Amino acid sequence: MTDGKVLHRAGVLDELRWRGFVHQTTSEELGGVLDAGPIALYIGFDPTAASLHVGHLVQLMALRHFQRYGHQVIGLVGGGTGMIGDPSGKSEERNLQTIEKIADNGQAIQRQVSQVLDAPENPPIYANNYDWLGKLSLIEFLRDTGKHFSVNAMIQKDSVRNRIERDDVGISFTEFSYMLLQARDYLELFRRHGCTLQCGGSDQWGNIVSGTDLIRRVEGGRAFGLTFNLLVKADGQKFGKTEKGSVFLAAELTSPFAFYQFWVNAADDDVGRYLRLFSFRPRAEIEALEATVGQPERAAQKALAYDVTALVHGPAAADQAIKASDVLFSGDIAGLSAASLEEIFADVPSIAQSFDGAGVPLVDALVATGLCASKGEARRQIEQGAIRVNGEVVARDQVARVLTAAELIDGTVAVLKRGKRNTALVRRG
RNA sequence: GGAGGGGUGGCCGAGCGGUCAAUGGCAGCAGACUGUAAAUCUGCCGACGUACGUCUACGUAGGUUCGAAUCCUACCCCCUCCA
Repeated sequence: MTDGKVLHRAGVLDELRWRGFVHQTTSEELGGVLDAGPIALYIGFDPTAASLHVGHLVQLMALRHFQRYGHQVIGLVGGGTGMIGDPSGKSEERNLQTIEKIADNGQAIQRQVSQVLDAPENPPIYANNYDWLGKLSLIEFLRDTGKHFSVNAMIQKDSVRNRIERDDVGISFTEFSYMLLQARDYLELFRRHGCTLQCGGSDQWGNIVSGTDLIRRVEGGRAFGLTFNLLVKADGQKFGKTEKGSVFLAAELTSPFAFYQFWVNAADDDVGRYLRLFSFRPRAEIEALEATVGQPERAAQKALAYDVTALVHGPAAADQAIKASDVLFSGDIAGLSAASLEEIFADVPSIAQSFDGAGVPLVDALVATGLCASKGEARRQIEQGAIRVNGEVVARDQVARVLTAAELIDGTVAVLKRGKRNTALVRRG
């Protein structure tokens, strides 16, 4: 986003369409309404985990596009709804989390949302539905909100029906009620901020429509819904997972380096779609990058990784990740000072190790850094020629090799690698 | 409540007294090839010891036996059919 005032302009929905966001809308007229003038819109994030993950980025990116086009975006943290549990897209009932946990998660998620959405030229509004849901009385809720919903209609919704039709799982009254709370949120934001559009993942359709219905019944208002496509990788696997688990936006859970690597490793078949969804580059530029897919430089993957890392962790962290990746995959460690190694590998796991006497057996160091799960595995990896110390492959018969103080770069640090992609530092300490 | 079937390593799934740390498949890890990709090929894939080995493991607890994942007993859990 450029600085200065953002003027409202037409064409957000078209842009979202070609970028591949749009799944369905509640009305054909939405595009016209968006073009006619700025509106307020919202997306909610329930704090059921300690961090958002890359899947949520689709929602955040969409909000940023609305901002760019001059609309007022509202980021809602679901402090109240998070305590209930959304059955949408879930095949079974979930355990409730403690109130403290949800409050903590809410704070973390709020930070992440603002990291992406805070734009001085068109600042977002933030809200937490605990503020109104938390003090809602049951009687009031049943009279004012519940009365407008038909159970007959509710049990037709996919999220509920999927659970009712299976006799092995079922659904609690608590989760069954979830859609009413989300509808109540939409009504609340409609009243407070004139919010007339709610967006969400395609599994949110039922909840969103419940909200537009409620607004119409209670206030006679016209409100819209827009859902986004669920992201699936070209090979059919879930997006956003690696062997090591979900890719989170929180730097403590997924380091900026690992985050960058996740995007660099995007498959050729996916990278074009990802660029459209996760970068703000204009169409022509994205199409030019897509034309390079298949070439060894992987310019598209690198552009994607840089853009997303810079958005989530800031440009400095993104530059750092590039530097670390270059050093790591070129294997060119020789010649670097300990200080620059420390800086480049700031994100890489490291251990402090005392080097009195003869040094440490390499096998122990591999286990201590987490590079290998056990000494047995460490030995096997050495036997397979998978281990490098300071860029040099450890010979297969050197299972008993000892890491000595003399090998430390500048006398302070050594770089250990397992295979091409796993690195750790051992520092003297 | 009655009848039957089953619980094996991350998952699926063989084994049904010794040759079983347990066939095979998937997943995973590494190597080669490449582009930090895909496909393919090769090796590894319980822990500890460089190896011979030791320990821990086949739902849980006992028992029979020189010896059990395999046989017996009790218990727990799951599934199918009948009420």
